[in-house]
Amino acid sequence: MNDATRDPANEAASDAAPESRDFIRQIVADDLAAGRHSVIVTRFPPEPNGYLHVGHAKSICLNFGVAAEAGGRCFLRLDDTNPLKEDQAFVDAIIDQVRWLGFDWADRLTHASDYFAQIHDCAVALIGAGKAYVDSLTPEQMREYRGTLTAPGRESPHRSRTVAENLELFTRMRAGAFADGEHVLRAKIDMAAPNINLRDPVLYRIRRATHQRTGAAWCIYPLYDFAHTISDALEGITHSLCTLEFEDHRPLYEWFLANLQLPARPRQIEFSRLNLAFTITSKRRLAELIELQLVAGWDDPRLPTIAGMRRRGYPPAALRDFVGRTGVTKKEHRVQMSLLENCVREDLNVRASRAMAVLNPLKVVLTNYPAGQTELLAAANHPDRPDLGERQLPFGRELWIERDDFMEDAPQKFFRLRPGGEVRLRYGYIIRCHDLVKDADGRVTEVHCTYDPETRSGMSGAERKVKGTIHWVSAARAVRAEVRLYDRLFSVARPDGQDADFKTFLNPESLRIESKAWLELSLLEVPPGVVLQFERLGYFVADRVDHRPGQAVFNRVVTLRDSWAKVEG
RNA sequence: UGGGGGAUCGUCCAGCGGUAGGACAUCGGACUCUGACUCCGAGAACCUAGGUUCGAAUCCUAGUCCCCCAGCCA
Repeated sequence: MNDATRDPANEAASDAAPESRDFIRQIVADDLAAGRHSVIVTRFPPEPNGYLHVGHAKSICLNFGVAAEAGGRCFLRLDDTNPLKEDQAFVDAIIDQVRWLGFDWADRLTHASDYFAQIHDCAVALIGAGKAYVDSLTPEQMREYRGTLTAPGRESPHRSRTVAENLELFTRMRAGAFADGEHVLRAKIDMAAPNINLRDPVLYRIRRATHQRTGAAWCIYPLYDFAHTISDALEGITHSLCTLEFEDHRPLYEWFLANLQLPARPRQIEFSRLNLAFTITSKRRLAELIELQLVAGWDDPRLPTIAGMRRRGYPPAALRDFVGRTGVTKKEHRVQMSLLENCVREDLNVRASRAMAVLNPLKVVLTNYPAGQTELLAAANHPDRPDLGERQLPFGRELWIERDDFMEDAPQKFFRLRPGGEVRLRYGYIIRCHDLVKDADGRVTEVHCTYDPETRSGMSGAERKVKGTIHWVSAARAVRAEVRLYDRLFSVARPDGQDADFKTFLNPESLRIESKAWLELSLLEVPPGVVLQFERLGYFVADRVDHRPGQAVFNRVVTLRDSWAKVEG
């Protein structure tokens, strides 16, 4: 059986390169052609303060992809400069998920914290050059001094401290002589700069916190702009790819490069982040859903987290395909879920074995089938792939069919089972309904049919044209299962950016559980993580957390395309 | 009112002065022992106004609309 959620590492590298190059790949190609670089080096720099989501998947595919296509290198660098928010558990999860997505960083797993000493040296150098100073304003004062979007800021009274004073103060900051927040180190740039990032940005703050990697070695930690630029340069990054919101940080990035002695001069290029309709990707909001237990955790199959999509049964190749199809531009966008689902179906259609399962069972009794008789019917595991083999389906007098596949008062276009009507049982016989059994409420509890013994699949009688074919499971020999039917998490395309709180748009039907489903007998020992197509229903994955032999739990990955649903409305 | 970005079918992406094209979605049709898959077909877009040019989505000018920035977060 094929486990579609597992993938050999670096399969990603063999994905076909896009036929038309996006603007970043054009820049890279130009740089190579012009001889500005001989080797391309990129990096994916997540902060370990949460799980990766589909937006990160884009960045991962871009950074690793660009490097691989150019025969270069890509670093996986954990940007761990804020010990208050970060956690080793997130580091582990990130590593696991990047690998699952299909990428390999060889020995290039790094951390911003690996460079704390060098970053500190850079700070000292800046102080020595009179380009950084220790400030002692409170956060409130600093905000006030910063000015506004339209008004210039004012210089801090501490801005004129001498190099010697600053050096001494910074040394004592580092030595733990001060309380958190008492001082900061700031770059001395321009308090009147129209770009607020240039109004003497903070380089270091005091934080008496245990860092998950460096422990208590430091009580001062560098901020993003400073640490990130230096890390990039130290790793010899040629193209530092990031999202649009960092666009106006680029002048600061370049200021650091121009004012520090660094081994490389990376170029920052920004692209728009991947937004998906009917979901959210803000880490803060994802964390909120988890905190409030509105979802089951970071790997809840409804979440657009990589862990969630993996548990949902999305194959990594489909995710990569999806990311590739959404392109790389600077235009803000919101991609439709249907594109993702199409990629998932396209991949799974080729790879997933077929099986039969009845989610909402209705009993069928074949009144002319001898009681006690059973037989085995051969069924192909894939309609287009004989290499996947076939299996034997137990068949008998009593069967389960899908309740939706029977309709007492059916419209003309309904070509499944109806009173007096005929339907073909997949891989089995043609049956005709002649009677119904109802309970006190008038609900159909049993459908009585006759089967035509000449019409078993493979027999000449089976040639007869019957409009409908339905799936079924032997009532005597079936496997009980819980099947979780997932739908979009939110009921509106843009849950964020609305007037109301995003949580008010949660889709109450994002999870429906069918606890009395029946699976065909061959599914008795499916290992977790395996994706199958339940014929006529969709793709389903054996849940990697709750599924075990004897207690089958399947998640619906995605439905099959259903043109009947459209007719029906 | 400051600075930085962005506007092409419903959605996403191409276009790089020479017939606006692809994918997803939608709507028809063919095929079908999965109302799946596959195949065939259709409709569908250049933010606005000027200008340059034989010719403009592309170049110029002026607008309009949208996004980001005032953390000791990243």
